[in-house]
Amino acid sequence: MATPSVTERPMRADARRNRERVLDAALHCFAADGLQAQMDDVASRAKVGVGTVYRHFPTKDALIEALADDYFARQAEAARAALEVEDAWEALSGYVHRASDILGENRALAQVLRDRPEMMAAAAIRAAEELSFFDTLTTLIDRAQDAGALRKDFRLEDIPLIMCSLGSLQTSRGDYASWRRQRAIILDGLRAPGSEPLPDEPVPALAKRKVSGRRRRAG
Amino acid sequence: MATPSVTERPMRADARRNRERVLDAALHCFAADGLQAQMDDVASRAKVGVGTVYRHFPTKDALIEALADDYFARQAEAARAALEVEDAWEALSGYVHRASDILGENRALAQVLRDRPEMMAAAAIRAAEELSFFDTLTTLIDRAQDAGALRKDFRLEDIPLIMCSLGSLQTSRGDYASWRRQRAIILDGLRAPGSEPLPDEPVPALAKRKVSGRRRRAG
DNA sequence: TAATATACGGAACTGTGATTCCGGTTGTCA
DNA sequence: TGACAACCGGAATCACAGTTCCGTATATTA
Repeated sequence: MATPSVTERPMRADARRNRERVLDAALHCFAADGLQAQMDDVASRAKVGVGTVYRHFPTKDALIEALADDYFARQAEAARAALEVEDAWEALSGYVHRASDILGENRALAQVLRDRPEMMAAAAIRAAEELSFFDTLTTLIDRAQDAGALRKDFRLEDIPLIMCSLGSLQTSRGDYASWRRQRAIILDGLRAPGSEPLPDEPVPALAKRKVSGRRRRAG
Repeated sequence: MATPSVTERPMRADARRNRERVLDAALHCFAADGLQAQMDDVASRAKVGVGTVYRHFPTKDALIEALADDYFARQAEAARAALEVEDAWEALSGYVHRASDILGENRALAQVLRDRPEMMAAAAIRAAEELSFFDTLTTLIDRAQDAGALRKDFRLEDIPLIMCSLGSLQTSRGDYASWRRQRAIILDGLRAPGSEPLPDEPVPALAKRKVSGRRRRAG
């Protein structure tokens, strides 16, 4: 992860401030120009030299990765918040809404999701391990299915598919801007019992690492 | 368009052959490496010098554009074939199936759709003008809605959204490979009456040019 | 306030990949 | 078959970013 461990001496105040500036600038630049926005642009938007950018993030990829980690922290938070919602369908669909809104708020992330899916996947796994992100989602899904509000053949691995497809629509500022329509269609598709079962393709397990066994069921 | 008008003298035989080779090679290379595949790679795969590639396609974009045009020719054909199907829902959903299969067959096109949506949009418009592609789709949609098999708030502009979102899933060879599940979900979502109406966002008209008025209704 | 470890800026360097150029080939037509 | 326009190959060119480097500036701490 990007943040230094507690054993290290804290960053100098200006360094900490600049780090934030850079992250912010990156969000803006990538949102505006896609991932091909240049490091020089990020630097100048942050009112900082390129050297400073590279001090904090040794490569462009590292910078992008940092954004991805921030993003999944917010995702995990949204998922956890959804657990509080009483109605099981409202909880799950509410999460999907919130999650895609988060994505839509900074187009930069949608760009990352589109252009660097592997990187996002890696970040998602980190979030799963550190914030039990997947566990939370699984709970939401189980609850909705138990309540009969979500088709039975839906599974955890479908979530990234949904996010990916919505994200790809969000990246273009023009014609495909009405990704919300697509979201509504998909949500209705989830609710449907399914005209026929979803194709059961061999999906690589979402978390290739330790799939922590504990799975807290909500009452 | 890429093909010379009939008034010009026909291409020399070797030139015509090489043109095909290059197009083929491009399909392979872009499918394998994405649009960042290099012109040199395309050339050597086509067993041809780079110069030859550039003779036929003055820029890399022009090459990609040619692929896009071929693609929409196939799309238009699929749409027309769907008109033959008796059942209105089968016709439309069959088209969506076929259309996304075509996209899936050459990942290269999915890459273009993902990385150059504007280019695809332009190609689609050309197909609309020359092959009345949109008219055909409109017919399919109208029929399905008249038959009560397709939600009323669906509209022509949603088709590219669907193709885009499926295409973006098809581009990654790994985790998101199960785009067919997503397709099934979406189709069920189309069939549904809709838990609530689709958000009616201001969508830029699909064909900014002359929206040819004729709209042949099928019996 | 002096000493020093950190951090900063931005010119210069580099690798990559698109595009150009031109001497040599080869279909095509009389 | 000969002449020539059209075509071919691929080394060389050019431009664009990512990354490095190092002299200078500044928090921090004693």
